[in-house]
Amino acid sequence: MSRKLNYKTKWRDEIERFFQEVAKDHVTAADVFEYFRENGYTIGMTTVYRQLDNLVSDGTLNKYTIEAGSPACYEYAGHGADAPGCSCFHCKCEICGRLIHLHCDELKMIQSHLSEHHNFTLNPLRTVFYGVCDACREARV
Amino acid sequence: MSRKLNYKTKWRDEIERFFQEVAKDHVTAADVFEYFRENGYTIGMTTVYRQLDNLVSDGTLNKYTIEAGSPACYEYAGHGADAPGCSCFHCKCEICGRLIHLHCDELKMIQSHLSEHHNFTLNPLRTVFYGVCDACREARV
DNA sequence: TTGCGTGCAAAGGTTTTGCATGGCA
DNA sequence: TGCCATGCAAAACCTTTGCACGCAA
Repeated sequence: MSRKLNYKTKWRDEIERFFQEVAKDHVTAADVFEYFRENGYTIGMTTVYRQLDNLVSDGTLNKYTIEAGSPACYEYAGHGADAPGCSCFHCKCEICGRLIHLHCDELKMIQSHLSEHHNFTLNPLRTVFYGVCDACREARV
Repeated sequence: MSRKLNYKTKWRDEIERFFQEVAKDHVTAADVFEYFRENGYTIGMTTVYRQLDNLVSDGTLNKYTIEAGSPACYEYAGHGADAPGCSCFHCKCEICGRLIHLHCDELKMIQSHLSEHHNFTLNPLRTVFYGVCDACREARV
């Protein structure tokens, strides 16, 4: 397990602070880039991607693949105990595109079931449920 | 609901046949393209994408987003009763990349739970579970 | 001093769009 | 006839890589 050492630099701190204090739930690399550019900082897209990768490796951020061809989304996970998104499942509406957060302990039974019966360790931080949300289901009747 | 009429053309039939008779579980647009090119046909990437879209709209194929930046995967779903993939869940190992098919009725409780408690109609054909498969879990100890 | 971090430019891979031509209904 | 399908080329889009320079340890 030779994990690369990540230096503690300006951008690492700034991006982590952005996720802690400023960012809404789901943020793309482009969002991060624009935020700093609009506030007068000169940051490169390359740096954004590389630091996001670092923060994901750390466990500081979670990365979600919402849709192929669409940008990846990142979310603050915190360090250990203060992690707000640790038990959070995500539902994506295929019709309106809305992304719903589910903080539901019952869904953890999915993890248990997959683990016990299928030897599969589910990663809820990367798994997105696709379907139709309540509003769109009613509208479609 | 003004769905576009899809003509019944050579490529529509050929691609559907390919999925029925030739294709393995998961196929990318590039796979389809290469198959026909290697067999001496002149097909365009554009046509592949457009017909795949049509077939997905029909419900003939299912489309999976395995990973952002990677090509989307398609799978034959069949028409109505003879649909082989209808109750099929997918697990993707984050380490080795293996894609696992689960034909498990117990997992349908997830759908019930989401539907009853969260007003969310899960689409198992588009949802991919991320995690770690048995082989990789053991190897990582 | 060493080696990662940074920014720019360029490349890579997937998917979409414009346009003229051809085929289905 | 009218509209969709097709193929090529080009563009759009997200992400990664090469390179030279700067900065942390």
